[in-house]
Amino acid sequence: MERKVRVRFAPSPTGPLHIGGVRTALFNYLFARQNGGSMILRIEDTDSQRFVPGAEDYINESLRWLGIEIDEGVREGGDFGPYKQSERKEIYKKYVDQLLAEGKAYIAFDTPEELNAARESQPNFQYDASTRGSMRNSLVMPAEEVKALIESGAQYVVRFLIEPNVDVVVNDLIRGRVVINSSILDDKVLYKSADNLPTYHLANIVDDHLMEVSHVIRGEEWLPSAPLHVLLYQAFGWEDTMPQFVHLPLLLKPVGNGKLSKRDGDKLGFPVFPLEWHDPKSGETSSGYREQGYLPEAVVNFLALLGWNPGDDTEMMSMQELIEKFSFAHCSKSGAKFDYQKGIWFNHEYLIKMDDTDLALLFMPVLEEKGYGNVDLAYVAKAVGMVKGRINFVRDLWEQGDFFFQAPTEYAEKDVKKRWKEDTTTHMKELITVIEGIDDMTSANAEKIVLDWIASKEYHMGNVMNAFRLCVVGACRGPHMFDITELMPKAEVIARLRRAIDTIGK
RNA sequence: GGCCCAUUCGUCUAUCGGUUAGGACGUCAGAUUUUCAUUCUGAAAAGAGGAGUUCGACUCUCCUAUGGGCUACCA
Repeated sequence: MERKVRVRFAPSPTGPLHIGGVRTALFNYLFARQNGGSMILRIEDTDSQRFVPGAEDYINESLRWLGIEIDEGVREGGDFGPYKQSERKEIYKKYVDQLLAEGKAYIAFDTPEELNAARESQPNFQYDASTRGSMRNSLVMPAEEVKALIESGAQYVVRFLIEPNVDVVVNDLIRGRVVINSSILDDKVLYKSADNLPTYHLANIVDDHLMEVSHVIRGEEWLPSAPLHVLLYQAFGWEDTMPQFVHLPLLLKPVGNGKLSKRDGDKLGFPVFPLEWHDPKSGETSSGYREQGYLPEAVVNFLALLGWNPGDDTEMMSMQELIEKFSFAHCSKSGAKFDYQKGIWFNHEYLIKMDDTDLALLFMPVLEEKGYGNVDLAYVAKAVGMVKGRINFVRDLWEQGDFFFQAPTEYAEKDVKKRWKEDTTTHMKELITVIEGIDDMTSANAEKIVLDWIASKEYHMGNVMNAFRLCVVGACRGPHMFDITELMPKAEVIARLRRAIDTIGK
């Protein structure tokens, strides 16, 4: 009974990968890695109407950015290809024909208009055992007529024949045993006439079987069609190797009702897509986690905890730790409101943990943009190290530490009013002399000398120090004063004092 | 409307019959500080309602309510 673990993430290229889809991919990946199994990426492009160019590349790039590695797929190759459904047409055709030949499926000629009419005239119309007898299909029409219609080029679909009143059991690894009566299922279209391609349901079962998928891990929206899928496995005689089903709870809107959508991100100011996306049709741009300055590790950690927990209070986990701890037993059953505030917090935590030089490297593009792209990396690293505790995103580094790179051009009015007293100009002039006399600008040393000077003159320390800060930073903010002056060239500190005296103390 | 799934602090969640119902985010209050932050400490904050089962129910069963999903020739 021990099967090799093989899971698949099977998005359809109809647009950018939604963050909920990312979560599904992540859980698949964690489970695969934990069990030494394979992670398959299958492109489900059987909806030719909704196909969006660029979406497939987007999916690949998103997963790559997040560190979700694919073992088999369109790009990666593998022994079970092709991994794109539009390239598997003949395969599906063969299996549909098999079902047809065995009388487990039938041909239906009803047009969309006829179906709509039926739905309107009958409130709860469903194409099933109770209605199929009065529709236009191969079950009720003489064989010659069916043949003639097909030969004349009439459009038709293939429908799955579902026996009524059979209890279908779906064993879900998260939800347990779910029993659904087959009577509520309709005779699903297996093969579409519009684009001559199978529907999701058929392609999905055939591919999962042929690709030897052991666990189908997908969103809860698939739970209602799971019994149909079970019935399909039975129709093909594949019950013995039918995959285990796992339906993950959905990601819901942070506020209000319903599942998370693109609009929520726009409204509340957080991305719902991993990467920035430019819609080729509308020309619209949607923000992405990557471009907003999130670290992939933070996004992964945050997402993992939406609908799953390690069973204890641990929150900060690397991909490796997630792989080790993951289990369906600790997946929750109910939908999770998307707590983007916590996502921000995770980013904050990961930024703090990050090595200063690595962080500086991430900050360099911002510096370049501001015109300070040629600043020494070691200097940037030290500056970044001093302010990283107070940021949520890499870009915040600029507003927290801009003074490390450029002298203040103006001084915060409120702080000037509060801290620049009558004799401050005199104090600052004296301070210049004191600093000029310091040979070793190391934080502790400079602090001792300056503080001794303030004490000996019996000046008000708060006023002197804040004025000093005002001169160097431009406002009463920032890290420890003498850490700043240790990093900056002494001449620069003095220049800033002079300029401030000229500007404020005139 | 029909069917399915779910229901612990505002949010994410722990608890798998016996706990002062724990943690985290967010919020608020203190502390530290030469500034702004960070940080630290603390506080407020929950078992949807009703019946059962049981010595005992957040935990098991049923009903109701609420939330979510599905109900296409979309996935």
